[in-house]
Amino acid sequence: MEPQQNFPPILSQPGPPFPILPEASGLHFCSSSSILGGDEKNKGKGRGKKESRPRFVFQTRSESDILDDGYRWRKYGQKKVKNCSFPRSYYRCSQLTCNVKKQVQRLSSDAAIVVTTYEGVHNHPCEKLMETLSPLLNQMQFLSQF
DNA sequence: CGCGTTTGACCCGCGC
DNA sequence: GCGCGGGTCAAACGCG
Repeated sequence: MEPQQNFPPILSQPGPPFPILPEASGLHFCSSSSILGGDEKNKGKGRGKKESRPRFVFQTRSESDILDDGYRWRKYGQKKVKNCSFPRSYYRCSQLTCNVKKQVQRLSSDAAIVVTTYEGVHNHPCEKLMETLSPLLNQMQFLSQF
């Protein structure tokens, strides 16, 4: 049972910056319109986002569920899905201004594969990313002088 | 002392 | 109308 086996070449949405995966070998990008047929159409009452958010899935081969992509994530839930023998974790961006959600789940067939589903866009700079890239940018600028 | 994780309960939509 | 499944909240605890 493969929910999404169609891998588009690349995402062309100006949404969120793609997370930097330190040591992810093979990762695949999925379109944002496949899973979860009913988007946020009309929740009715309660907290619900009416704005459509881009959704994209990363499939990484990692031993750990926690992939540090430069942002700080706060776990807000963990549920066991019927189809999977592994629980699914729900994360949210720590930034209050940032309504990005992320859910991590492991494939039941391959425990080595971690599926990370991002939802929403970051509307705040990523400090850690800048921190990581700063020396690199510096070097690039320095080299570009020649 | 602040924040992130944990865990159970609650809620809501959908299928039967 | 009820049951199931999935998603989110919220209180407490633990750690840095």
